[in-house]
This record gives sequence, C-alpha cells and structure tokens, in this order.
Amino acid sequence: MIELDKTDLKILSVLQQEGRLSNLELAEAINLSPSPTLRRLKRLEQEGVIAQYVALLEPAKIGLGLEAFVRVMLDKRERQFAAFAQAVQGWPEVVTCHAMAGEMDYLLRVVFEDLAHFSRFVMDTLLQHPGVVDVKSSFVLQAIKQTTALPLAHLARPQG
Amino acid sequence: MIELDKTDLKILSVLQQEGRLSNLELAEAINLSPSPTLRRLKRLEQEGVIAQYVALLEPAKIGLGLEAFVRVMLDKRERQFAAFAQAVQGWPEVVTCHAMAGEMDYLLRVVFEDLAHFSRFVMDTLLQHPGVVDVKSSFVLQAIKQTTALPLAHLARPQG
DNA sequence: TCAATATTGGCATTTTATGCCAATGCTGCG
DNA sequence: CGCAGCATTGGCATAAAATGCCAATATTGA
Repeated sequence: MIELDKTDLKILSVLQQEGRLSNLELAEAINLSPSPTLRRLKRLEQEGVIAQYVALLEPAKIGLGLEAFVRVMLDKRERQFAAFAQAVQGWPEVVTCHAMAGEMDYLLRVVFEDLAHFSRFVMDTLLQHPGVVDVKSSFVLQAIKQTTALPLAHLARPQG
Repeated sequence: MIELDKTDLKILSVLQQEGRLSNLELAEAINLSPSPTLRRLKRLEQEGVIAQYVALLEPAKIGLGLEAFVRVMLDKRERQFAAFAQAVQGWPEVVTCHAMAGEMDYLLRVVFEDLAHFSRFVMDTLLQHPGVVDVKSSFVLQAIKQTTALPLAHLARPQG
C-alpha cells in the first residue's frame, strides 16, 4: 500500500470535505506552506489515492426528491451478468449497483422524480431487460447519513 | 424549483465529473467565456444546487477493500430512532444510512479493511447499541456502478 | 555527532480569478 | 416589423493563486 504520513492524511481528510479548496487554502488548513502542500497533493493524485474530484448536487433542488433501493434477481441460467452490468451503466437513475454475495443478486440505488418516473423505470427498463426475473423495491424514508468520505483513522497509527 | 437553462446543465454535468476544473477549463468545456461561466457557477453554489465539492478516494489504496450492506432492525418500542441516527454519524465505517419504508429498518453501507474489522464493528459497535435487535449483513462481491452524478436529463426539456 | 537524504519555505514567473463596463442578444409591446 | 428595455455576454485590468526553483531545515542511520 502507498505510504501516507500524518500530513497526507490531513490533506485527504480536508479534501474529502472541501474538494475545491485552493492550494493556498489547503496549505493553511493543514498547517504547511503552499509548495510542499502542492507537491504532496500532486503525488496523491498521481498515485491514485485521490481518484476523482466531483461536485455533489442537491437532489431536491433538481427535482429528484425520491430514492429507492432495488434488488434485482437475474436468471442464473442465462449468463447475462455482463450484459446487465453494461446496461446499468446507461441508466442514469441508477446511482450505484453492487453484485451481492449470497443470493448473488444485484442491489441498485435509484433516484427519481416521482412514482410515475420510478414506475416507468421498473416496468419499461428493468423488467424489460433480458434475464431479469424479479425486482424488489424498498423506498427510502429518510437519509440518515450520506457521505463520500472514507474513514482514515486506521492509517493513522505510529507513522503509517 | 430553480431555473436552470441548458448552459447551467452543462456546467453541472461537467462538474459532476470533474469538480476541480479551473474556471478557465470549465468555461472552455461548456463553450462560454470565463466571465459568465464564473457568474453562473457562483449562482449555482449560492442557490445550493451544488451542495459540496469533494475528493473521492480509492478505497483499495487506503486499505478498505471490503464493503457490505447491513440491515439493522431496531426495537420499535424503545423509540431510540434519534439516538441511533446520532450514533451512526460517529461511526466512520458507515458511509450511508437510510431509513427504509416497509419494515421500517435501516440500511447501512459499510466499508472496512478485513473481516476482523467488520466483525468488531458489528459485535462491538452495532450490536452494543441500545435498541438494535437484529442485524443482517450482505457482502459486496463487486461494484458494478458507483457514481455521485445525478441524472439531469429530466431538466433538459424545452428551456427549463 | 556527523553525513547523507528527504522535505520544507520563500521567491520569481506564469496562470487564473474576479470585478467592471461596453457590446450583444432576447423579449414583449406598439 | 421595429424599437425599447432587460438580461447576458466578452474582454480588459487588477488581484490572487499556482508552479518551478533553490537555499535552508529537518530527519535518518551510522
């Protein structure tokens, strides 16, 4: 694994919350001068520790007030896993999709405008896809926690 | 809802993928000069359409190779919902937590280093929390799709 | 304690952000 | 169809930030 010292962790921690800080602001936040701050940042990007910078939008402000988790079961005999994975990439309502152990089904997280929209997605898109044998939807009542920040504490031992 | 024209949508679309573009680069990407680009961007931030900028880290590079979804059932008689929601905020392994309709339970997405770490989390943290009566874990085999980008197509009608 | 190596801080230069104003494009009304 | 009024853009000047370089400082191991 990549060597990350305390200063690197500070950088990562700050940028996980404020990804568009200028180098100057970042430097101030981590208590280091701009030059080495920038060098470290470039290294973290280079090494791929920082995978991407993104703007997070407020779903409600763009008319996406509803959210659901959908469990999709595929007919195992059809060997359509790759095709399904491919199709998922093209469905913008699907924000995440994971292949799950155990039942070997898929868990999708879906955002949508209203029930009509969701209904269309399930009926016209999901259920039309070859190999999809069943779909179980659970609606989100409330987002209790929603973060993109990964924990870093496990790296902050002696000088890891 | 906030008025967003075609140009605003282009800005949002670009920044959902590359959140740290300079204003100059953003302007070029959306084919507009820097001045109005910056004005629009500030407005989108001001209005709260853009909620936050973040750096996304590569889990594997920081030793977080495993992921699971955990369904948590609370004893409804104990009225501990708020306390649970509060506690979740302080558990860094929990990346998202949603209250679900139907069974009225919680669905957590959890990242961790190894099974020992996960085991500790479940035994020492989750199951120790008052009101937690049951926990069902499903491990992620594969992340098929993982995006923070919300769909914008539904806003791109005539001139909405 | 000293030498070798890695890291930092500060400065000069290039690039970018930002505020302002005139020019351009759009809208609605006569 | 043309014009007035409003909104948006482009470009320029100034302020701020990024970036590369080098000497100074800190760290490591013997």
